[in-house]
Amino acid sequence: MLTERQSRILGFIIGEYVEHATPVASQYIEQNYPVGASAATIRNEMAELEEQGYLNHPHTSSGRVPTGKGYRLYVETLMREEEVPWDAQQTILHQFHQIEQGQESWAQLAAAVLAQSVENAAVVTTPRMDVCRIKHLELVSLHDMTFLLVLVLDEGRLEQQVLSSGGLYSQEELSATATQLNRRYEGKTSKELAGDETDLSELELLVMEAVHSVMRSVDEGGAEEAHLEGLRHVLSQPEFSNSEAVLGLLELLDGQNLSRAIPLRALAREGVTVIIGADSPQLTNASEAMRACSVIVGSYGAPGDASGALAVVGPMRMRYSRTISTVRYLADVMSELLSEQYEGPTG
Amino acid sequence: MLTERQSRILGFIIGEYVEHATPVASQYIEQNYPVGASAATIRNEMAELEEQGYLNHPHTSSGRVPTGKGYRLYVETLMREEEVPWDAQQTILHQFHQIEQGQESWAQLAAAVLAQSVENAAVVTTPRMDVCRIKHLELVSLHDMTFLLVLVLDEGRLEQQVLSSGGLYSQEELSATATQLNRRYEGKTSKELAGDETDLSELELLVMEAVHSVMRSVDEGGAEEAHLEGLRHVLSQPEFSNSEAVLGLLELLDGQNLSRAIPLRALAREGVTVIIGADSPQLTNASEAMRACSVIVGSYGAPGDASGALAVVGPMRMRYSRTISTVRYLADVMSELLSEQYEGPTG
DNA sequence: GATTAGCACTCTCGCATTGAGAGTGCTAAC
DNA sequence: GTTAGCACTCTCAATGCGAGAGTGCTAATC
Repeated sequence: MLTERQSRILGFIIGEYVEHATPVASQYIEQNYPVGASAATIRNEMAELEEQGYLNHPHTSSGRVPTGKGYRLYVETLMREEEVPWDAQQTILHQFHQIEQGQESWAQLAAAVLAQSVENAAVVTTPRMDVCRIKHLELVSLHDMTFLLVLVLDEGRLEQQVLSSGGLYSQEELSATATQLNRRYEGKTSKELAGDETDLSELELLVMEAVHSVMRSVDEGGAEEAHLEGLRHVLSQPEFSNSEAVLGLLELLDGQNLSRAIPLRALAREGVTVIIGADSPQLTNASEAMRACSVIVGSYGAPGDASGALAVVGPMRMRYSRTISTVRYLADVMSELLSEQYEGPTG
Repeated sequence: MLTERQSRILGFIIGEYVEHATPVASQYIEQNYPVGASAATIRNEMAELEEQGYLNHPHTSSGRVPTGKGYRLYVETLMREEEVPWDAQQTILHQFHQIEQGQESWAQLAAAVLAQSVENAAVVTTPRMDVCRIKHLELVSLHDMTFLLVLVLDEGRLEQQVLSSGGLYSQEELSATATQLNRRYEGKTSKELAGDETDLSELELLVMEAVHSVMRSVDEGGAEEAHLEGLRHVLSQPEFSNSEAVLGLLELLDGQNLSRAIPLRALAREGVTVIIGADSPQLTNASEAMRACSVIVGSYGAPGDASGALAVVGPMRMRYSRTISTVRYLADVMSELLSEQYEGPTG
């Protein structure tokens, strides 16, 4: 257990280290923080904190650096969560209301806003239902024997697929078919579809097979898109000053690997979760490159209803207070926007 | 002007340097390439090549390194374009036919394939008409006073926008409205729309205003999406071994800046264009970080019809022959796929 | 006159050394 | 329990050195 003074010193050291990224010396603390004790005493306390695993020594004669355990204690008990400053709130709201068309770029935008706001990398997934339902489908003739299937799912998500038919159909025929299928299948889930595909024309069968396969892949999360922004913030931190580390992280987060490296959906739960270092069992495959990083995960939307996840990825040495509150704030903003859009402004 | 032997030596040096990224010595050339002259003679020729600006000296006593001018000569006259190896072709085709649904992820996939194939970064833009036309529109009720406008444009591109209406409309009313609007506006361009918006109901007006604004922004290229993949290949090259260079390039290409840094549409023309170093006037704003890079730009689709651009970004020290032929090959594959999908398999 | 062998010269790179500075750990006094 | 004082450790930057690589030049050769 830590004494009051030890806790305060740990807090000071973390604050100092987060800001300057350089090991913190006893003398420096004495001169810049109101500890009420001499450097020697602070040194003793530091030794004790190190004994208990909250601090570390790069080498014999250098200042102290917080460990993962140190950060965790800080986040869980020492830190007090600060409000998101009013002007930061305004900036976020402003940027958000710039674009409010469909969610094509919504998640992307959210990621960019978040990244800029906390000056770290941010990931935002598109909102998704646990099990999606057909809201509407439409068939649009493209040319000769090909046409486009447009599928609107219940959270307003769009899916499309180009189909080649065996025969030639006019737009009128396609529209009529679409109307019929809509009447029959609206509101159905992928599972409910499975048992209800008798008595269909050749065209209808072709369409419904495609619908089925699209919905399955959406259900499986294959269609979940995670947008990453602001990697540069993380990579310009001093912990990535050697380019090996840069490549490690880049390899991990760039491109397709993202969702494998950070299983956002699995991590997102009510409230905000903080993962410090690669300590969490969920991040085992992340390993190496993530060892010096922390992830702050939040979720938006309503559970059961459409929901998505948002996260900040940054070095372990991170302004947790600010970051956590920003994630929480943004999650609220996004939840609200989502419910406004899809449940009516009055709802 | 260069003699035959000088040209060959330049070619050897470039080949060597491209592969090993280390300055090339006269003795090495003598022992590994059929020049038919001694190291001393090769040294003399190298001095001459340097005089003329094709080679460079990192310092007095080190081998030679090609300059931008050297690479340009190589690409324009010395190099012979190699065929894309059969198995590489197969790999590309295979990967491409894995997914062939709409182009949501198409450009992304193409970028990934290209990046992997040439082991460099790749950018692919979504196909786009010079001036887009309405193919079809659809209205889907979401909740109470909001509904979704789904707009299918002529190259099969989908756009969506959430609208809030003044009043309450049923799905039937919305569908009827959509049918009417389709009849009236199908095939129209943004401009043609402008003069033809009289005599509309409140709902219709709301919809057509949204349609108009979406189409304008698509026309302006604001909606053009450029997908970047494989940055890691470039960044792991030795020219980016110091992390400053990494950050420079990352800042430039990551996120929103991409299309500003490389104005793909402006660069793409018939055939394949090679930009070596930041020598091209079009890349002036790219500057610094791109100075050590080359860009190979191609275009796919048909001019006048839907078309897009694809590009490879890599260090100046690049396997030009292979890269150029791969870009050309992929452009052909994509053009074909595009025409198959949207002009009918028989066309 | 072009080519080549030979050699001095230059510059890099890796390695060990050195000295200053920072910060701790320990001991003894308060 | 706290603190002053001091020796000790380790880093970091600068310096010097030797080996090695590769050139540039000169003089001999074909």
